[in-house]
Amino acid sequence: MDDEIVEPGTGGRRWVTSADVAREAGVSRAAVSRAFTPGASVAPETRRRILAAADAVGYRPNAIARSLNTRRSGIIGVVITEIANPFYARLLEALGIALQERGLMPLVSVAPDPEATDELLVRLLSYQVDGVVVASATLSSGIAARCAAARTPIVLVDRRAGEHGREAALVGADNVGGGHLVADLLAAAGHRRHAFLAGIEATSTSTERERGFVSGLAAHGLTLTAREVGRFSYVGGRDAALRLLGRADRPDAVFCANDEMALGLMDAARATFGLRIPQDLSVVGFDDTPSAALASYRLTTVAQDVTELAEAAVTAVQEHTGSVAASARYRLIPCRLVLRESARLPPPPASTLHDPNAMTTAAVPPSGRMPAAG
Amino acid sequence: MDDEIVEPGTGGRRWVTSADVAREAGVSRAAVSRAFTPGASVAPETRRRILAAADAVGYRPNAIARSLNTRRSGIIGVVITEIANPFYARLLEALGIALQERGLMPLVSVAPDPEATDELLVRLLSYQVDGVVVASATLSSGIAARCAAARTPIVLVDRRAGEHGREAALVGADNVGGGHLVADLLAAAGHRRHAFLAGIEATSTSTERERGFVSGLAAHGLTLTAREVGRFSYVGGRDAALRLLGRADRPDAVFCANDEMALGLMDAARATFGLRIPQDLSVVGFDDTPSAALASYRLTTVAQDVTELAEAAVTAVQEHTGSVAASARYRLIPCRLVLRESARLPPPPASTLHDPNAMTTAAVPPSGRMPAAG
DNA sequence: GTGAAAGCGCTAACAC
DNA sequence: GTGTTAGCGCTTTCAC
Repeated sequence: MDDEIVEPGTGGRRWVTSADVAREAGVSRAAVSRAFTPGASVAPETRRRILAAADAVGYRPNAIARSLNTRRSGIIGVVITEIANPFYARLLEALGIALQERGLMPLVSVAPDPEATDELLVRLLSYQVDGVVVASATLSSGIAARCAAARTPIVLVDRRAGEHGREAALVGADNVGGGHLVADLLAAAGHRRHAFLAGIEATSTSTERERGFVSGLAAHGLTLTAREVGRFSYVGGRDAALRLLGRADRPDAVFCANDEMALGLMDAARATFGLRIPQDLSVVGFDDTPSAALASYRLTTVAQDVTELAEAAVTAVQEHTGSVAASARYRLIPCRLVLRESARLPPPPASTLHDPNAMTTAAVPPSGRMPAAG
Repeated sequence: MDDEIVEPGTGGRRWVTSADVAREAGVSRAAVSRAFTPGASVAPETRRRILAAADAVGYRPNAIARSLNTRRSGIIGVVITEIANPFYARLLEALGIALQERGLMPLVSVAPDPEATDELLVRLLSYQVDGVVVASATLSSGIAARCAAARTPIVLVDRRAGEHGREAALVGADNVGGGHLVADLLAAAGHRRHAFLAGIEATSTSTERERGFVSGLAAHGLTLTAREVGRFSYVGGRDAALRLLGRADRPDAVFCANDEMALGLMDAARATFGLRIPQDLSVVGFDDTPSAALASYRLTTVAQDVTELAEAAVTAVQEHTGSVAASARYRLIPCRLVLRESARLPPPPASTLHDPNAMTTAAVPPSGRMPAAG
């Protein structure tokens, strides 16, 4: 095993190449290539010798060069906004892990604003990504067509495709089912005046959660007493609380389209209206953000299984690699209820539904519906 | 402008190549290349014609092929753990934006555990990344040497280099200075019995914050009354509170190495000991996590400027690209105090230091020290 | 300012 | 099984 092969003295950034290994092991460069290709036909002995030589000279195959002629880069583009939002942070982490398990790497694009998505997507495509996962942004027509032309599969997570984005696969949490769950819980607990706090009107997450909630209430012969918009933010929730809880027919239960608004609403309910939660008011959120578990809030909420969401997304990209994928395929991940103390519980008819220490969860089957276009 | 050039009918994933554009524009492939290279010499008129042709056939340069002979991929590897931790989430977001602004893309590696870093780094290197930013993991000797051999600059964010990692550049928040700030605040507020709640002992973040705090107290003639370890977690903080606040000489001020522990401690202080904050106990955290701002906590804390941290990291990678970078360089980003209501304020000698609505901040100059090795 | 030719490091046919 | 020969799509001397 020689040692001083790596650097030729001068500062020229010279890489150890397969030719070096070939020379060292006394084989051809093709043999070296095969030794590093899982399913290739090499004599076990040769392979061993090659790997040893590679190790000696410090060789690692150049993934860039490799992908130039395999036409598979092993890179998956990930477009994401607001990583600071805990939900997207967890999603990104799960995506990263799911990809790595499959030998892929995420090339991530942080979208400063939703409109920038197209531009970012184009840049990703120039890196010959094997597929793209888009979280938190809608897809324009042009880019979808472009991906289709490049035979690059694209998966939207927790979004509906835009008008023209029929080419994309869709993976999302069952927001409708989640809203339904909440309706069942609140109705069973005997609440009469239900309110919904929407996030941003245009988003599918907010509208779907509302749809599930309203239809769930209807199933119990109930309707919505009030409705406000909180733009998915803490302050939005706090402000909405002022309007919502100041009404003559004050709601006794509020379902918020996400946790952040729910926290704002809880704070305002206590500070401004002196309400006790859940005695005077039940509050339910969506997402199961870390803050929701804090002792001062103990927010009952709907959790999305981020890991499963990520797995499904990655599986979808892989499945569509190479295949035609003419029609939009979609996959719904069920949500589950996380029971804490911010919402009253139904009277226990049979047994104890409620574990005060950890959290009790109930699964919900996917509602099975998911429109392909908004 | 012809139209149907893109797909040759069969499903063969054929890319639009520079040759197509060359043909379309009646020039050579070299000319096309130059038209897409910022500083190249092309006649303005030719370039215009080429760009138009490219647009017509839907051409974008293949970044992979390009980097094969420029030896610059435009990709920066980012190794990061626990994205779910809000601090790292914000850091990653800031890094992504900073990189994009400079025309670079982050290839991210999510480290399941700190030990996995080396393996991930090797994979990143095989993608010919132009540099690596490592957040939240220590660096082994082997990999540092490998990076050095490959002339790949590596920057550690908020970490100290391991024993052998002298090749890495270091960028970090001024944890020592941050601890110092807290000591000044608490001392000025008249507290007498100070406690420190450490995170994980082995981490530089925890030890540096402690060091700054202790030396800051010393400057006021004070010493630490008590000290506990909370492993950076909410439960850890809660448990530590039981030990810390049950003492005969109960501390009247606690500085926690991060916010999460501070929240746990606050909850336990109120629920278990019936303490009022800040009347009976002042609590200060570190990080300025979103939860810290919630009405129930209003945690006074030390904020790191994540954006600046990211900018510095990216700048460092770029600077070291191609240069020798034999000695470890480091850069400290100052922290600032975010005053809320969880800690008593010093009696206002001159004017109002405290804005109850938003938050008042005070800058601190970097302490100027940062050991290269732990 | 532009084109021709020679690679970047690797893998994929095809012979042997 | 293994070596030889062509490229992948691009940039880059080097002539002109």
